[in-house]
Parts: sequence; C-alpha cells; structure tokens
Amino acid sequence: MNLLDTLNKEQREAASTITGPLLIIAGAGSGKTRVLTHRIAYLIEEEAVNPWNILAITFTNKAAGEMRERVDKMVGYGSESIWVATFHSTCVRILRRYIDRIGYDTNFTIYDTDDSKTVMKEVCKRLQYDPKQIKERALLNAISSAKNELIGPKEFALNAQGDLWSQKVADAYAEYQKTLHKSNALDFDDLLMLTVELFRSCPDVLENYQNRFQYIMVDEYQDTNTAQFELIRLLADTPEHNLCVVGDDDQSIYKFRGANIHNILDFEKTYPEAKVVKLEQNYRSTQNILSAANAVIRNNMERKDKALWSDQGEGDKIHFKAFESAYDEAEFIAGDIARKCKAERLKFGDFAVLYRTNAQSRLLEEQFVMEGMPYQVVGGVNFYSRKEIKDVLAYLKTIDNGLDDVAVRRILNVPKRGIGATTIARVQDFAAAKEISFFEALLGAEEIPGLGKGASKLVNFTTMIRAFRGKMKEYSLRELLADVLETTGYLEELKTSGEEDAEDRVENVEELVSKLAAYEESAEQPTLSGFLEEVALVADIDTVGEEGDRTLLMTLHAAKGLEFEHVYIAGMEDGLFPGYMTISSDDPSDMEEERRLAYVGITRAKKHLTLCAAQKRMIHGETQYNPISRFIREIPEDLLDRPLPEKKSRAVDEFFDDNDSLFSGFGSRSSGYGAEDGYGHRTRETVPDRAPGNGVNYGSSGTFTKAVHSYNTQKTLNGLSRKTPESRKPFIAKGVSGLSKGMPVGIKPSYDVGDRVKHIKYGEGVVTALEKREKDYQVTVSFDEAGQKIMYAGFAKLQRIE
DNA sequence: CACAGGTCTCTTTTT
DNA sequence: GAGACCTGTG
Repeated sequence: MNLLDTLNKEQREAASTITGPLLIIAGAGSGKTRVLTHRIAYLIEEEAVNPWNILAITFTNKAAGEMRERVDKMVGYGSESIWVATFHSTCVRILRRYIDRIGYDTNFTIYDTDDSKTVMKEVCKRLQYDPKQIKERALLNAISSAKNELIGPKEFALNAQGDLWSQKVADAYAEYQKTLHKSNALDFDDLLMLTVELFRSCPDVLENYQNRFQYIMVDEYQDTNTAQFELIRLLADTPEHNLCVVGDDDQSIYKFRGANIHNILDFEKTYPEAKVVKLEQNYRSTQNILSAANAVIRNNMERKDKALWSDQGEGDKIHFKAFESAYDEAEFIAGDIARKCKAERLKFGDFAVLYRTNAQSRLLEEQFVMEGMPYQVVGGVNFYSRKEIKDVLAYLKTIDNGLDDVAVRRILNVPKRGIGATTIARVQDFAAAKEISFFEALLGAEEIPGLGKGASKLVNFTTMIRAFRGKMKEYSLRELLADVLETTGYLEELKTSGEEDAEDRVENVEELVSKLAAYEESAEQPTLSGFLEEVALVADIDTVGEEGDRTLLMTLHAAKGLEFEHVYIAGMEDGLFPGYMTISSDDPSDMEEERRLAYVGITRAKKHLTLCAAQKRMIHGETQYNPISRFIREIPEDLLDRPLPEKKSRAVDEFFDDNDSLFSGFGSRSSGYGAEDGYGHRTRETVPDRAPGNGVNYGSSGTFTKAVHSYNTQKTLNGLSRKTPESRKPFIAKGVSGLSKGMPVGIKPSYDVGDRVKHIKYGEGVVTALEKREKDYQVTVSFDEAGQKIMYAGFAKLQRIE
C-alpha cells in the first residue's frame, strides 16, 4: 500500500511535491498536519532523503511535539534525527553554538518580557526619561517591532533623525541593548534577530546549516514576522529552494507580535517558480459551522479566495444566546456543559470555552467551581511568570550565570536580608563606575564606599551563592534546588508569610521541583543551563496534555490549532470582540485581523457552536453596555437557531432615556434573553455543590491550573463606590457606577444570622450579621480559619450548611 | 529598612 | 479588579 493512499488528491499532491518552493494553503481543519507528516515520511521512505537533512519549524512546543510524535509513528528508523523545533528553540540551538562569532558568550541567558521590563526601567532612569511621558512599555513595543523588522539600534538611530519620539526610542534601544549585552542576556526578539545577523555576517555558518537543511518545512507560515521570514529565506537560499510552507492567511492573528500576513500572500512573488496547493475540504466541522465561518471571513478584503466545504452534512444550527449580564452568561455556559455531560453522557473534555480577553476567564472559572466541574484555564498568567517561580529561577540563574544582573537583583533581598534600596543603589553605582556586573560588584562589597554594616550582608549573600556553585559538581540538579530552597529560607518564608495564597505558591514551587526532576530524567545530558533554557521558551498552551477529562477555558488565540466537539464563544459583543481598540482604529486591517480571530474561533467547533453575548459587563471596574458583535450579524440568520434582536444604533446617552427599554441595542422585547429561555437564570441550587474547598480543580490530573482568586468584597465595595472617571470610550454608561439606577436589590439570602455557611475560598464559618444595603445584603461571617470577613451576599455565594 | 495604605493605570491577543 | 508605584509611619 502506498504511503499517500489515505490522502485526498490535493493533500497527495502537496505531500509528494518535494523539490522547489511549495505553498500549501490549508484551510482550517483541512488535514494540514497530516499532510506535513506524510510529506516527511514520503521524503524519507520514498525519496530516500536522509532524515538528518530535514527541518520542520513550528511556533509552539506543543505543535512541535505533536509533529514529532506523529512522524515517529510513521517513520521507523532515523526519525529522531529530523530537526523538529520551534523558531525560538531553533535559534537558541544555533546561537548556543556560534553566537561567539558575533560577540556574545555562548552561555547567554534568555530574558522574558518581565525581565526586559526591569531592564527598561533601569534604562529610563539612566536616560532620565520622565516616566509620565515615556512609558517603558511603549519603548519596549517599539524596540520589539524594530527587532522583528531586523532593524538594529544603529540603523534605528539613523532612521530616527528628525523625529523626537523616535530619537528617544533610539537612545533607549541602544542603551537597552548595551545592558542586555553586558548581562550576557538575549530577549525573545534577539533570538531571531541575532540568528539572522549571525547568518549574514558569517557565510560559513549559514552554509553549514544550508547543507544540513536541504528540506525545510514551516508550519503556520501566516504568522511569521520579517525576522522569521528572513531566517527561512536565508536557510532556503540554495539553488533548489526546497522550501515548503503551510498556512492559512485567514488564520493570521499575530500582527500585534509582528506577524506579516504578506509573507504568505506574497510567497509567489518571492518565489515565482513556487507551486501552490489549496486544501479546502474540511474534515473537522459540519457544513453549518463552515458556512458561518465562510460568511464571516468573506468580509475581509486582504485574503486569498477560498471556501471551506465539508461532506459531513449540515449538522446543528449555530446556537446563539444573549444574556443580561456577563454573570448570567458564565452561569449558563457552565450549567449547560454540566447538563449536557450529565444528560448526554458527554465528556468534559469535549467542551471548550473561548473568549477574547483573559480577564473573562474569572467569571467562568467561578461558575465552573460552583458546578464542581473539572476545568483548566490555559494561559492567563504563565506558570513561569509567577512571582515565586521567577524568584526560584532567579536563584538558579544567578548560580548558572553571574552576569545576569536582573536575576541577581531580584533575589538579593528575597527572602529579606535587610538589604535596602540605598545599599543596592550604592552597589549599582559602583558597578557602573567600574564597568563590572552587579554580581562582581557584590563580590567586592568591602571596597564599596559608604556601605557600613551593609557590606557584611552582601558578603553573606555572595558566599552563599558561591557555595551553591561549588556544590554543583557533586549535586544532582534536584539536590541543588532542594538545597537552594532550604538554605535561602525561601520556602520557609513563603510558608510563614501568612499571605492568602501562600499555599498555592508553595504548590507552584513544588511543581517546579517536579518539573526539574522530570527534566533531569528525560534529558540526555541534563544541565542547569539546559533546564533554564527549556523553561524560558515554554508557552502555556504547551502544558495542555491529552490526559484528564476537563473543559478547557482559553483565549481565542490560544485555541488556534485545537478542535472540540462543543465550542462556546463568550463575550461576542462590539467593544469586546471586536475590541474597543479595533473599532476605533482607523486602520481597516485591524478589523480584518479581529475577524480572522472570529474565524479561528468558529472553526474550532466540530459539531456544536454556541455564541454568547451579554448586554452588560464590568471592564476595568466600569460597567459597559455593549451591542451584539458585528461578527454574529455577519452570519446569515438561517444558520442561527434563533433570530437576532433587532439592531439599533442609538447614541450612548439615549440608553437611559427610558427605563423600560434600557438596552435598546439588544432589543427591548427581550426576546432571546436568558431569563425566558430557561437557561439564562439557571439557579445554582439545581446542581449539587461538588465544589472543592480552595479552588483546586477537580480532576485536573497534575497539569498546572491557575488558582481561583478570592472575591473579597471589601474591595468590591471600594470599586463600586469609586467615582467612575470621565470616559471618552463609546458604549460606556456614563455616570452609572453599578449602584445607581436600574439595579435590582439583591434577594434575601437563604441563610440568616447564626447559620453556618461555606465559602469557596475561606471555608466554613458562622454568619454574625446580615444587613440590607442599597443594592445587596451585606453579610458578616466569622470564618473558622480566615477570621471575620464582610461581604456582599450577591458576590460571596455562601452556601448554607447543616 | 519594612510595611501599610493610598493612587494610578491598564493589555486584547504571546514566543 | 489587580498590579505597579508612591508615600508616610514605625
């Protein structure tokens, strides 16, 4: 049997075209990964290509891992020598070997966004920039874009002439880069830019890799930026141009990160001899879902014409639900999934909830906990950017590379060693004057003038670090980390800090310990540097495994490449999705990008798609009233299971003209609203409370999940009473800060003074007071563990217990 | 030097 | 609503 027999005609053509440039336009769900893996197998088995000569590049580690796994299954011997990696890790591997050719040390560390920010703060201080006028963030964004466009500090300065802001950026860029270089550190963008620089300035190195990578494949090509484009172009700059890129221009959603959709749109201009194959048959979704996706994406101008089709039949209509509030929306989604799982014996893992912004996960998460359902939030705060993890890693980095100033300074006084700001400033000045690193300055603490007794504290610190370094030879990595946690007293301080989430933090540190242990076991030659490097390049999506039956909650961005039987998209409102920034942008391509995101979201669903909108929700502490998303209105009505409320475009202040039809954008006849369809106000009492005590996700089987935050309503109270700032944004209800008109008074809770109640976060306690307030009941509870708390009944969601 | 409390801003998306 | 930042106090 032929290797390619199971492919359709187009797929087969794509997989068997092996010489010259090849562009595969692969619509969502068209079997792209299948084609890539078959192509690799075909190269090796039919064309006798040496696996060693194959390079396959992806964006995420997860994608790389999956590809590797699938290729392994198809290709017997030799598949391990295929180079399958992400852009960033590919660059790291190359730079570790050759970066000394362009003036860096091969033992460089990688700075994440947080670290970059710390450096930039420093730079701004040095350049005496007014933090009110010049934001680090803006500078970093400008520098990042420059790097993505392969513009180095010198070239940037040349271009900046005559423009005041650009000149400020140019100075900061130069200084920033100098600081990084001194710390022997590279940021994410450097990895790409410097690899290109290396190739350009060292033709022998480039040639070496060109010889090795005779067959190059790039996945998700629509998301490449200029640096990535150039990197690939250089590698494929051989007489044969054996370059195969796969992508879908309709799924280009990373413009904010420098992705240039023209890389894929203009592929044929770069390589006039290129062959193009379009994969339009979709094997994932029903026709109704595809028709909806097609209808939405058709509104974009900048795209290659194509239309997905399926032979799986029409399937269900698209479900549309509108709710009064974001709270109702979340309640419905969690309840609906719970109900379906129970009634139809479906698995939680068959469901995913997608949203535009990470902030939306909170309400959903709360509801999932209420329902006692297993779930995992993907994204949000990356595991490796959590404070406690960064602290511990900073110790390891300091031990590994003393030049990493950011790491050293991070932990110098963590846990507290009585080393304050003045001392640090003196060390800093000394280091700057002597042109040595911060750590080197610490080593010579006695020579630093004006330190007084502070000097001995610094000596204690450096002695400790040097002791760790000394022990590295005899220690395993695990032992080293255990020693660090013990000797520094970090874990001890964390445990006794009394902070509310101390427990979660300790768990996270323990998680890190097991990650290190796992690394040490699986790596061929485990080293501290190796571990730190691996850790620097993981994305949150990478940690989503197959195992465990739980519903995934994530942003639309994170969902790219995934598929689920049931998909819910929450927050389909103009102002949120498409976002406010997009709506007010004068660049039409911004809206196109947003629309592509909608397309990505819709095409994640295999069988059932539910689109949700809420007429009001809190954003940045303000209550916003948003109309239904234009993307929903772009879907033909006959594909939806219910008619949309009439669209009206009335001015914002007219919202409040009459109380009866307050939210005209949603249709005053209230058709389609949750309350009357029986789902919108699904009561909490109907589902047994299986919620775990402290937000640990039921059944999440070892994968890291974000802990549920407390909803301490003391803060809410402040939030509500705060004056709503004068706002220029559209769709924001001016002057309404939740407490004023139209808000119903909370229903008297089911518990009373003297009852025992249970709170998600604080555990059990006794109600000591219950008072009616303007908007809600204020309840005071004396918790067994957490002490007395005052909260609003509507928010606290207390459960009465016997 | 450490900590508590207040103010301000903010991201939309992330390797 | 939360984090970063600033300020005043012990």
